Amino acid sequence: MTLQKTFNGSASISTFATMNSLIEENYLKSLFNLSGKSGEVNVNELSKQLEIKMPTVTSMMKKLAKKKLVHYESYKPLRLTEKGKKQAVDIIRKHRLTEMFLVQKMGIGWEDVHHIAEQVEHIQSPVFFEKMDELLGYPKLDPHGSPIPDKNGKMEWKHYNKLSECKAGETIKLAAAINTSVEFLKFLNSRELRLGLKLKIKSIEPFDNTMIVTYDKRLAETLSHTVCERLLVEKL
Amino acid sequence: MTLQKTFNGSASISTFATMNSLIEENYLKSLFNLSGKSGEVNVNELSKQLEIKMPTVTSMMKKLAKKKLVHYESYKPLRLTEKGKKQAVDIIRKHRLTEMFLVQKMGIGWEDVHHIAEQVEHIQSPVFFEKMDELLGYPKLDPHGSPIPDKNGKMEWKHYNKLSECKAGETIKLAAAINTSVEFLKFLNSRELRLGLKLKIKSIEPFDNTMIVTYDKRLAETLSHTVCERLLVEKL
DNA sequence: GTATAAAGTTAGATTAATAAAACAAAATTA
DNA sequence: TAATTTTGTTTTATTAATCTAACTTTATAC
Repeated sequence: MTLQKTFNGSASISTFATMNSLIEENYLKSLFNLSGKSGEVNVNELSKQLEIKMPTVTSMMKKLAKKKLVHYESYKPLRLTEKGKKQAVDIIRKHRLTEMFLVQKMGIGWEDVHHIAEQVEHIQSPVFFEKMDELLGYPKLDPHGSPIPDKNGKMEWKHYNKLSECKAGETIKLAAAINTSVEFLKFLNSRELRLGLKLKIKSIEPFDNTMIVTYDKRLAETLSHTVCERLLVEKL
Repeated sequence: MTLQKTFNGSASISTFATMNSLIEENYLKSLFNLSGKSGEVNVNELSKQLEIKMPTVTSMMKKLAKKKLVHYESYKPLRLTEKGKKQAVDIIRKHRLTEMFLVQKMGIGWEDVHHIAEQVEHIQSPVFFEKMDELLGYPKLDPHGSPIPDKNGKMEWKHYNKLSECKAGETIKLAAAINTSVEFLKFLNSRELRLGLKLKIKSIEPFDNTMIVTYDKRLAETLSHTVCERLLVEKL
């Protein structure tokens, strides 16, 4: 138990030994998001992701290494420790739960929730997020189809295919959107493309890989390769 | 329009010229809360409220003065400018709306919401708070009986009496709790004392001003002077 | 109306997060 | 494999928010 200040300056007792700064949390989150199968992340990648210069990243990695949150050795790739991974996953859990809550319980558009969740994810209050989880009925996926880790940090990534890798004639179901920028999500809205939607691939332009698809009452919608690269689907 | 970083480091366009730091926001909020009728606040008071030493406060006041958020003159009391007051009221609006949302829509106890609202109040997203307001049906009061400013910053303070100033024999309705610490609210919970509750003052101990009151099925509940000082009531 | 106390300011130091410049190691390419 | 580019680190500097110590102004008390 440590004594710490709340934001309004009144003293309060906290059971959290680790009051991570918002800044540290963002480093952890990016590290997690950049770790592929190997779990390795380069300083350069992280620097670009966070838009923070490499020397700053290096020094922060040393700091996080002291806290046993990352494995750091000069000139070697970065890796989160188990402790670091746990904290990162918790932030991602809070982010995705929030997105789901904003869409499902507050009626905010899926294109607007990321920006809000980026802020809410740093709130320190287990009760708050447990209540969200409960009210949502313990959802497994967020509004963009990404898995929500459970309280123990477990999350199931189903194996999806990129729409761009499907063939003409196939019928598929939209499962998730990758790299969910406001513009992309607004584009999907404008074509009434939503998760769970079934669509059929009528043809593929060999020249530029543009797809012609049908769904609902839309008989020939054109989707660029860029769009198809960003959509994950389930084959039916 | 200014270009700024979001918390995850991705660039985004913001329409807010003024991205106040959380720290500045806390100074503004405390300044507002400490301004009585005169609107004047001493550096010393502010320093104590925020648990920040006076020299730090002085230098922050100079900074806020440059931003036209406070009127500052050496050795004179501090006053918020209209601009500063507006920003402070907006933070208070966000705080109280959040408390109401947490209680009404998320089922979190009124003793737990302050701590969460202290964090949520700093979130930058008009949409988020407008949705809260709408879902709550544009409430005028928060769960502790404090008025919620509307979008234009207007708030109505009804005139309430302190319970401690009432006389034996009077029947009153609990209207608001002042200085809402977790301990105090838990105490109220333990006695089933809640806002809106009608109670009758049976007698007052002249020695220590303790009150004996009745309400619901409780026929003789004792309330210390300290408690009665912290409860605002409406006379019936 | 001095003397003392309280409140407020100034000056100097510290810490965290950042960047620029210079340097070192590793990877790529010719 | 030597030259070049890319990546990563070290050193030095800056900014924001904080503090302590020393000093000044205003308020209070005798």
